[in-house]
Amino acid sequence: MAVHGPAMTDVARLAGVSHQTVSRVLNGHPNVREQTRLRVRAAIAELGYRPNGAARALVTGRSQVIGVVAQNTTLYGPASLLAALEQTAAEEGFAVSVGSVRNLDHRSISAAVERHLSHRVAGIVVIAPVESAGEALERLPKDVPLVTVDGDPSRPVPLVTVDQVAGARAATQHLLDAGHRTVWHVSGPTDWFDSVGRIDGWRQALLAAGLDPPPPMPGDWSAASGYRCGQMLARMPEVTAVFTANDHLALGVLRALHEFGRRVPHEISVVGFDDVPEAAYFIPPLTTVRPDFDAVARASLQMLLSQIESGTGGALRQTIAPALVVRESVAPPRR
Amino acid sequence: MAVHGPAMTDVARLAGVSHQTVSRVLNGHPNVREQTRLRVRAAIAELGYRPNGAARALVTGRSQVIGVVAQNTTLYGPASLLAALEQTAAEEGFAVSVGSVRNLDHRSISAAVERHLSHRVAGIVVIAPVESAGEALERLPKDVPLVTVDGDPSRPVPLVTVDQVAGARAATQHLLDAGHRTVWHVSGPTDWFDSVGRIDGWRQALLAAGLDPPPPMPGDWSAASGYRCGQMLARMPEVTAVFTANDHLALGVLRALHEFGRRVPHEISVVGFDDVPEAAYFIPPLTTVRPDFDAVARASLQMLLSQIESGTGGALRQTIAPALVVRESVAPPRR
DNA sequence: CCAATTTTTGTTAGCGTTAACAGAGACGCC
DNA sequence: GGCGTCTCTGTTAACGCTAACAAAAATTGG
Repeated sequence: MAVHGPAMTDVARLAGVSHQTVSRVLNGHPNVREQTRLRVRAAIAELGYRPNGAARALVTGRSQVIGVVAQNTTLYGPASLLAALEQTAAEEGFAVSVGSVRNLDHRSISAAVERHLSHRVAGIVVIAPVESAGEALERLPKDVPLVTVDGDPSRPVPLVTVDQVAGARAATQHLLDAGHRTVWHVSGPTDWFDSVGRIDGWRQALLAAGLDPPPPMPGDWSAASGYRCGQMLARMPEVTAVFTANDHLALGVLRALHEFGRRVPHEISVVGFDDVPEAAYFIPPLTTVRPDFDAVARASLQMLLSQIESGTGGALRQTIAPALVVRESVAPPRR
Repeated sequence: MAVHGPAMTDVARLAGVSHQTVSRVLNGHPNVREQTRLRVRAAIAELGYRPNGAARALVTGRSQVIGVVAQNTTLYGPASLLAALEQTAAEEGFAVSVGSVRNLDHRSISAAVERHLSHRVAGIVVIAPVESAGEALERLPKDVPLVTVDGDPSRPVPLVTVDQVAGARAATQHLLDAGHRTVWHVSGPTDWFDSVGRIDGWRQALLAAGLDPPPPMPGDWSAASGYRCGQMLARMPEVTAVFTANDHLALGVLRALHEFGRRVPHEISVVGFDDVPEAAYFIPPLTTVRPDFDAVARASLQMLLSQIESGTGGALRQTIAPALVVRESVAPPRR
């Protein structure tokens, strides 16, 4: 096996030029006669020649590959982000290499980054939603283009984030506007920046309305933990409105409320976050907040590409505003 | 920027050996004196040396990268598979490069494969659940290790599949065992092998029980299409049991039945397929079929690796049996 | 203890590409 | 018409690694 395909010299011989001219044609160098260019193109097509990325990477020092480090690509958010990233990268002629990681601790992150580095990726996107990830990033070689997504806002690293605070504020305000006296919150794990931001936004909206935020109930993004929180919420007669940190938590809450015979939205209103494709088919259809993953992917890739091209490692940051999606899980409180 | 890291010769100089000895240590060659090995290791550590994958790929003709071609990595199945694949590959020292594809037609698939090929990946895993993908695969260079997942069983290509037929049969039989006189089916898109297999299994179970299968209702995997089918089902008084081709379809059906006031499982029983993490928190908790994505990933990677190592392109195939997960969405029919 | 082996190390030559420079025509200008 | 200036093309030398061979050192057997 391994009948290696034709190389540049083979194309050159067939076209009657030097391999360097072939290289020029391939890289769109301006100073090539039109006629020559066509001959070379024809030879490339005839031989089915495909440039060798490894050789190119060796000589230029970087490949056309972007490394992505993410924790759990099964979760809806990361999966969507990854898909969008891949799509965008493909359009720019880049491949995406995933390095998923079980835990977001120093060691795991560093290992994943190392793996990417040894393949000489052109740049790295780290989906780093927790504290410990930021620390691992600080020790990274400074000369590799890097963008973090949903990372630590307080670190001087190029960063793209969904505006969690604004999203949570909108969700909470929506419940307040419906007439609720206060809003309870089922949060994500508190070491995630996403969670912190969403808690913040929720609290801000409450405070702005002159309300005293009740204690947030911590979940772990899963429907299971949402269910547990929902069981508690269902037993508290004063609860009329709940904002959950994501849609899966909301699903669990919905199910618990249903079991306790508390009707949504008539007795209790619920708002989620993420707008998973199924949210419109929950019982009842879930009002939620939709982050624009495509926009996040586009922004981060653009940021990365500009670093790769310019060579400068700017510490830009960009925030993507999410949108409230109103469905049927919110109603005015009964009086 | 681009302060290139140390190369093998730098390590060699520091350790007082030739670069080739460093190479031997790195590749675990047996004939190196223990003392030398340690000196080299120390030098590697001191310099923070990292081997250059591109150079290695250039000289050996293949990289430590596996290319994965998949359609929609946002769907639960493909996403889980991809994550599992990545995990397994990492354990074997391979990176995974994703090439997702909007449509599974010849052109898109070929383009994705081409991209992988030009990066000289060591092998390719194609998650090819539809007909047209199989055709694109036939024209591939024969010398590149290849494994298809959930692809066309009738093609002579190494293949790993979930046993869709057995899973669907188990689901249908479970409903029959509960006492239902027949079972309706909301299917996936009929150009997916997964769908075909699940339809087959459902039909087999019915036929084996001496029953005449009603016409399957075609969906597209989404909750939205499940909802539409559910609306029809809800209007048909004779329907007491439904098997849906995946859990999201089931969610849509559940919601439609709920809207029409038809209670699950008291009036109608529902079984899904996939066991998404949320299925246990549907209303009611969904009985479903769980494919073992980890096992699929492990099997396909192992198959690929053995091709890479041996150089022979065997046309093996392996089938992973799924498991029925019983929850609360099934009950005997009312009489 | 010397020749024959085996183990360990070094030397050289690519892999396929791009970068840097050099050469060959074509063209315009004084 | 000669000379500088373009435009186009070719030559050579890396990039960092492994494979193949060659040499040196250590080990064995009689």
